[in-house]
Amino acid sequence: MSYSMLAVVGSFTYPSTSAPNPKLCNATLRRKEFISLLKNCKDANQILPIHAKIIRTGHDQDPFVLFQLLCLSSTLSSVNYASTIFQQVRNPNVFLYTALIDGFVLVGSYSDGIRLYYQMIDRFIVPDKYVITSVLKACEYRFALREGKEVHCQALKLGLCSNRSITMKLMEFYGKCGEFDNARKVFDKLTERDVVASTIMINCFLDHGLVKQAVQVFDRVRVKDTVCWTAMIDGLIRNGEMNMALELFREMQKDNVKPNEVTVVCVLSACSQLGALELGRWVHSYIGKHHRIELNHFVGGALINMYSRCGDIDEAERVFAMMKERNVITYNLMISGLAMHGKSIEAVDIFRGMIKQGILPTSVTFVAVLNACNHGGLVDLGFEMFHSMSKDYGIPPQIEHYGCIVDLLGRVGRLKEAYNFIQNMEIAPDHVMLVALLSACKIHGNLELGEQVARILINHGGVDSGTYVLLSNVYASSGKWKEAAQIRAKMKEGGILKEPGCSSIEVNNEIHEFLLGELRHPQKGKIYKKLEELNQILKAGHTPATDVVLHDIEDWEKEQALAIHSERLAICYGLISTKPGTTIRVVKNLRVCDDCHSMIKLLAMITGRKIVVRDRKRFHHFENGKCSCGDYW
DNA sequence: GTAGGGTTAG
Repeated sequence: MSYSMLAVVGSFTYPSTSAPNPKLCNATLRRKEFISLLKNCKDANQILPIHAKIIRTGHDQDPFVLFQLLCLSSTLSSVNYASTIFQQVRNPNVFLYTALIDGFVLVGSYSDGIRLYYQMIDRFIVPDKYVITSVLKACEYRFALREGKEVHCQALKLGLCSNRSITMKLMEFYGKCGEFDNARKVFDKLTERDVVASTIMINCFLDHGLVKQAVQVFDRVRVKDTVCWTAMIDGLIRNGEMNMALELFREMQKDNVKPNEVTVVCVLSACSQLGALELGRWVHSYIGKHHRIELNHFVGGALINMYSRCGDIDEAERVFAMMKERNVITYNLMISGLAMHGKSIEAVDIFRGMIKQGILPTSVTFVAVLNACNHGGLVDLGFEMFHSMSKDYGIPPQIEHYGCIVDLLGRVGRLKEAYNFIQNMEIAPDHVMLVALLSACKIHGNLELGEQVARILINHGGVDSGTYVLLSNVYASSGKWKEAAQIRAKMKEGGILKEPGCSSIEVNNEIHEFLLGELRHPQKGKIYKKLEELNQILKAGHTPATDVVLHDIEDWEKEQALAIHSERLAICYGLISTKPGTTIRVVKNLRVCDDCHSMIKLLAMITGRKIVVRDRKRFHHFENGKCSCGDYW
């Protein structure tokens, strides 16, 4: 036993809470007993006493015992501890190398894993299939193409390339590095191109947006299992192909393949992005009926997210209350959900409850809490939270947190303070923050500061279409048509296209999409009729806020252009296709304009309907002529 | 005598 080894043990405090294991008192513990002790160990606190005993009984160079010790300490405790143990081993074999490389991969120290592999090669230790797959994993995550190719060559020389695990990892490695030809070559060489290999190949393509190629491989799989279907559905969702993903989910069931926990989490994610509440509810009831899918962190979190983002915040809260175990992500999702819906006090209460439970917040938690303060105009509390994050939790504020404060001050009209806050920040402002301030300037009618911010924004470069539109609108709203036109010209010059407004509504399990000024719906006639009818009723009590459109055209023309904002079409379709009294839920890709906002308030009053609109930033609950955002968004 | 195929929420 070496002194340095004792130093390693000595650097860890003996946990007073864990009772001494009586087995350890037996001085004649043998290797097998050590191994089974290590294998059954579930608590990091138990590693240290076991390790101490291993050293005392002279088993500290036993490769079999060391292997278990390395595996355990890198998964339960820390890879640094495992690494220090490894350094004390006089002749580490391939097993020990594999265990430590795995440990490095687990914590994301991929380069260390690769370096360790090369050290092993330098010591003339012959790699086996296990260490090859481990180092390939490290190469894959590190995008270390050159090293991975070298490992591939070594595997070929050693005759290991017929091994299935290696070929699978090779495909994953080449796929992640974007070398589809190489991935494909490995795939094509397989004698058995089964569902597992195909799933990996499908993932390779979907990781890089190659949907067509993925579908081709998917279609050729004869017997698709749950994982294969799920990988395909998840990949489509990651590539923005929501409807295709949901279609596949239906097909999967027709094919009698049972969704598992992962499948429902993926499908719920699609629902939340689309605002497909009905389907989301169906998935929820499916989970309720099929007890093999439990309401764990993943499923619970996905449900909370889905209900929040589909506009049913009450149901999100019910799911949250039902969950037996919640982690920090569960809390983060619930807090952001409540914030999105303007339920600021409730969000802060959840945050406080989380702290009481002893769950440590992350930087994401603070973004959510600060957002909640924003939507409720809780300035003092917002500042309190902002200061608390670094003071009490050691989390340094990032650009998003600074942005929340700017938003917070902007909302209540403290524009100068917001501007000073930006100037005194330790980091450079990003364009999200400047846009937030510009938007506040527009809402509070401070054109002077608005122009100042606009100049900074333009000089900043990298401005997107939304910002240009906002800039142009700031000018247009004060009648400065020339400046507005200049912005539009700049937009054209830079080849920046205005992102087309798009709203969707779910009716009878189907998502109906409406684009700005374009109606290609089978019920087109009826929708226009409803639109006209409502326009007539509204005319009496509502003068359109025509300053929000880009063009300096005649008023009546402006009215026409406004009349067909996509959310209006979606709402009209909702009105004609659902029973009276049904809540109408619309999802929009951009932010709602002033005019539509005030029009929907009236519409909700006249029709006696609740109208819920999710825009790019938050939720608007329209009821009885009022909106939950308090007219600030 | 040491050890895995693919899918998971902010």
